[in-house]
Amino acid sequence: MDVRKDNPLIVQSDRTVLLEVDGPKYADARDALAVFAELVKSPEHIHTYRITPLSIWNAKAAGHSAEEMVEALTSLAKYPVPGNIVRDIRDYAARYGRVRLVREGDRLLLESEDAALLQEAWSNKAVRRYLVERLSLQRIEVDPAMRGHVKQAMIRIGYPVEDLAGFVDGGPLAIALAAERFTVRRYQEAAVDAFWAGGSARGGSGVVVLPCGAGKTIVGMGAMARVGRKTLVLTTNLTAVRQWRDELLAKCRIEPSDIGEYTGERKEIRPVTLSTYQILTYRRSKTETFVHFGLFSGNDWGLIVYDEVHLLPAPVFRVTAEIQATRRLGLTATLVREDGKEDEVFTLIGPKRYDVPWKELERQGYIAQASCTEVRVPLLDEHQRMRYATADKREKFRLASENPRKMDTLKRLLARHEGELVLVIGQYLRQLKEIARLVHAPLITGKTPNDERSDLYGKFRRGEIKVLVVSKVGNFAIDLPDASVLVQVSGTFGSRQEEAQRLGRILRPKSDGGQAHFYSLVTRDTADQDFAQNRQLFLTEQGYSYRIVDDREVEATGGAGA
DNA sequence: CACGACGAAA
DNA sequence: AGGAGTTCGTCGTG
Repeated sequence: MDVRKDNPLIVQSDRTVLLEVDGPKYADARDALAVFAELVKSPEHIHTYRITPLSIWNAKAAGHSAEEMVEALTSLAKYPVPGNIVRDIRDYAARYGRVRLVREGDRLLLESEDAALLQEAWSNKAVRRYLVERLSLQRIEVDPAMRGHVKQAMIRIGYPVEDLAGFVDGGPLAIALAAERFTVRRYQEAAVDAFWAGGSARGGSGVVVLPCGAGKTIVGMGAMARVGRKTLVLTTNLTAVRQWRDELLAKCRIEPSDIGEYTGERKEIRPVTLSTYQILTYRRSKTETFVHFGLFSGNDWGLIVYDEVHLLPAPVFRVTAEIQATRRLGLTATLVREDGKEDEVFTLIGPKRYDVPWKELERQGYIAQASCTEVRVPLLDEHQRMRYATADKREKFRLASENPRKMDTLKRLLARHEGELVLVIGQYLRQLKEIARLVHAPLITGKTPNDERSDLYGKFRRGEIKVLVVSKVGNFAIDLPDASVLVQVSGTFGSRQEEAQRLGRILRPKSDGGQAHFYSLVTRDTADQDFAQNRQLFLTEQGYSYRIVDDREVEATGGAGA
């Protein structure tokens, strides 16, 4: 057997790929895999990836060929790549584009050169509901109102439809990027190009993936300027609505009166309307319909921007299925959803059109270098261990998360980074209150009134406060100031997004070019440790490696330990 | 009418 | 699996 010992990959016939971490070709292999595989496990020495149909389709849609993927595997594999893997990659990659949705006059057609495949669609009950007439071996007429539904049904039987049916124009919008006021970065420009590429039929729907702080808003505004049509921007919260407004006014030439806000407070509809997912999913009671869905369909939008598309709630998917003739741009830092609805994003918003790895932006100096350290802390004492042993699963997680011994480690970390701006972030209020009391730092939770929050943010920004303790508000508060050190004392289940979001807090380039430090405090040999592993997956995929240290190694002064 | 407090929802 | 946070609309108060 042909064996190339110094290669880092082992490709297995069950579509998993093992990657050896301790070798010179690790980084190359990791970056190559990031294109079309998903990291599922990342212990110290060998990482496990999985090749999925969706990961291949997203790669294909973003412009990577099957041969490129196969070549990456064969050139980096230790042993010969199993034949079925090569076949699977070619087969799956070829599937995307084999069935297309096209428009002919006012009719919508599903077409393919593969008559057998169309036959399969025709005879499948779930797909057939949306089909009108079998026109020929290669063409089936589709109910135009069911454009989204037919795509959802098709991807469920394993065939992603390439949607070339085009878009409605939408009402006019006068907007241009004010290039004299700021510089559009190259990757931002490239992201807009990728969204728009392929002409009026293909260009105009899809997802752009960029790290936190990489300026996704600018990509959105670039797309709005390119399309030049009435735009609905959907965001996760009111602060984001305000931020979009501020950014639009600062970086675009646009009439301020052309920007409207459709929220709980105001119900304006203007050529650019900023709104939240919340208001769209609002209904008075469980049985009632969604009161504000009219915002979607009742206006001639030429573009809908989905900010943080990985958080898009299920009802918004449903209504999005109804407006497939409207151009759609999804913006996100990560395509992973903890609910596994990635294929809905692919189908209803669009495939991934563009992404930049975090490490690439680091190399270009747009984000700071960061060291990630997982500090393993033992349970306090015999009494604690007994309680842990007898607790049920969810109590176990809480006990481990709130391990009082973390306090001690935290104090040493704070001493170590004295003078730097430190955020302490966690999930349990009881734990955070205790921390705030012991280290004499202010605490911000959901209950903290807005003016008090901005007051504390201001003091922190000016350096009058060095340490700020924040609850989950820190996950989404986009106005939370940057810091150079973040200590995570507890986190949600195994949320990869949350970990990424939190690291993003310290990635703004430092004025002295210095490093950022991310610490995650984890109770050894407990549920806490297992969840921590899952949380780290996304960032490991992006090229971050976690140093694992024992809490006794953390010293209060610089040097050894971290 | 502006506001704050409150409960429901996802 | 559950805790915490957010948003919305309503209702009461000044």
